[in-house]
Amino acid sequence: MRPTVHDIAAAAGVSLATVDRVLNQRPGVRHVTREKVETAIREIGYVRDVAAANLAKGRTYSFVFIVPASDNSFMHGLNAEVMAAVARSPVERTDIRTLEVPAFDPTALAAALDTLRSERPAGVALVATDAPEVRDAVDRLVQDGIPVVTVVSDLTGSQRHHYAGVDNIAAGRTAARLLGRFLGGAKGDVAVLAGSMLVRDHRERLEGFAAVMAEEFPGLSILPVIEGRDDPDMAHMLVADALSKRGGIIGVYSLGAGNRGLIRALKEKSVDRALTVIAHELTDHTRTALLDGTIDAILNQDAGHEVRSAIRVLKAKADGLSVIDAQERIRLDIFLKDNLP
Amino acid sequence: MRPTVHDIAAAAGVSLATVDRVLNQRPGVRHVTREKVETAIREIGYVRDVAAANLAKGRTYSFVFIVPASDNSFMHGLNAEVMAAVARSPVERTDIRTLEVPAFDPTALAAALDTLRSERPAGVALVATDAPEVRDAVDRLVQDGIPVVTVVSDLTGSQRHHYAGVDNIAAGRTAARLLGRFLGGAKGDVAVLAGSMLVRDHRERLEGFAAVMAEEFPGLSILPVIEGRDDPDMAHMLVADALSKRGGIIGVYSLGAGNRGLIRALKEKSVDRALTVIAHELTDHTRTALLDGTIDAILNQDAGHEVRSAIRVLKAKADGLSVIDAQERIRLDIFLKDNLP
DNA sequence: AAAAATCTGATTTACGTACATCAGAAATGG
DNA sequence: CCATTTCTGATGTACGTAAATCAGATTTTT
Repeated sequence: MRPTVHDIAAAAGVSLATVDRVLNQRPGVRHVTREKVETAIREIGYVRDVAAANLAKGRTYSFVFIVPASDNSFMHGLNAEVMAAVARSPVERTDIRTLEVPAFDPTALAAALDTLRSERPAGVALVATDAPEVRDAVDRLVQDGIPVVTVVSDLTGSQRHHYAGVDNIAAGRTAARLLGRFLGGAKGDVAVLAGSMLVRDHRERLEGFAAVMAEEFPGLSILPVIEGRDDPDMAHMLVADALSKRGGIIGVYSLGAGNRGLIRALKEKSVDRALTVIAHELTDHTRTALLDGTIDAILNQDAGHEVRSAIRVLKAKADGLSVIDAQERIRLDIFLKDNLP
Repeated sequence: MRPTVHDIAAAAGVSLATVDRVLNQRPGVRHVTREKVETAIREIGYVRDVAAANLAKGRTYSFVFIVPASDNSFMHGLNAEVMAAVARSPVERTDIRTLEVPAFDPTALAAALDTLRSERPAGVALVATDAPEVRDAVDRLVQDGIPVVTVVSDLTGSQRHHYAGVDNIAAGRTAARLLGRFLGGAKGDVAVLAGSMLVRDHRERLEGFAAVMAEEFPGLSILPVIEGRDDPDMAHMLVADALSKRGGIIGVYSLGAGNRGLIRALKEKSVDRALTVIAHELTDHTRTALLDGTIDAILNQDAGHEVRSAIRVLKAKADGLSVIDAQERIRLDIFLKDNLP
């Protein structure tokens, strides 16, 4: 049987009340007594029964999810996953609230974070826009003792407790190798479509992509990045323009969202050229395009996993528990026609 | 606040004891009363607090993991993950025991399963050898009301509650497409190394591989399958033999374990030919080979995820709860040089 | 209609922890 | 050395559910 608080009390030769004071760092215990209890805890290997503790506390974790108000499939999917978590929340003793802020707007995000300080939620998850003011706002929350995790896109140099998202440099590198190898030894231009260089995930993907391209596929040259702000219409216009102006494009890497527009542009041009295309994020649109051959591979991060991981980590931090690192590593999914879920 | 048993009692106009009888399907409740209570439960949306219930029951789930005694890195890794779960088990109210049985031996596996019937564990997880006697033994356990999940390799036509492993047909298809595209339009032979056609996962990978090869890469022809029984030495001998005898081999697909031997054979031949190689299972050996260029891509299933998923599912089944399907889907990882964890 | 069987209600204890209260002990101050 | 402060023990209640007991109410059987 697992040891309980009673066992600690017996082992340390003190009363239950004293054990409780030590365990919950309440005042009123002499230093020597405290040490005696702590030794006993270590020796018999006591681990607090979190379920019983939460039951006794009547605790519910109140978490806040901050998501960007972006009109693309990926963010809709992320929102849906957060909502699914909200639906499950009563069972899991959590009370999750979402907060929408304008996309790519550091000031609005920082303001939202500061508002939360007074609320003192049990944890905050956010899709970060990588800017100093956001970082500072996050650090203030952390200073207040509120667990913070970033989701999808990380925050440079901040004190956030955890990042629930993929390694975007690796994602960019992987995209480059796939594109390079799929193209065999062909020479030509590669177009890159991004959302915005303001978010760290897009910057990192480009960085990784460019590195491998330069190292290993010197026959391919990257054209200046197209920033479509994750907006389908904007992406469509810019990509169509690039394709008609530059005849040497043989490959496309779409590292952000707004792929609906990209796909439309590709289909319009498909009569006159064959392109190898790697895109990010599996949505209804990209899935169809993968199946019909418009896209050759999709790199994906599972938003559901990210949301659930973020919640697990927030819970663990709120309880002062450790997390299983391997379990919380968000993996980069590579989808070809054949292994779609 | 979440409704409790007291709320049901009040809503249905019965006593707590009656609610308890209904909830835990104990006898002693008239049909009409039972329905009244069930209606109340539905109407106020009561969900049993599993944590409190387990606390009250003092329940610990005793699970058994049956793993094959195979001397290859993948099975060692699987074993290590099970051991890690065992180490965590007291915290999670589980009591996990492992049972080793000879690999590829349906009779031994069936016998082990039958032994468990008398023990009545709260759940059983096994790496299945796909044979009728194993299926029947599993079905007997299921008939006894014991939750059973297969891990890594599934069991055809059985009543097992869940399969915690990848879609192996999709894995084979993915391997074929990667190999075909990496080879550009080249023509030649492809060698396939398997463990044994007795396990369903290997059969399915081959099936998927062959299908895509035939459909999409007619220039590549598959040589007769080499069965290395997941044994490094045997694999080394057979592959070395094939490479020296057949001069037309330009690609290799290793769909089982025992890659240590494969890699050795490949390195011995690497002076005279360039091969494109796709292998399964990320281990120290395959990782090194991927990084040094001996292997071009690794398809992997995360043994840790499979073990944790199996435990979550067993727990849920034991509690009569539903599982989050998307969370329990085991994904096929594709690793290139650039996205190794 | 009486006896037996079946159902239902009321009440209590337990699980492991949190938290509060109150009394008594030990340490510290003057 | 007494008064005060600080520590410690004993005890009880609560969280939501499980499970047991016993008494009383219905229904069914004879």
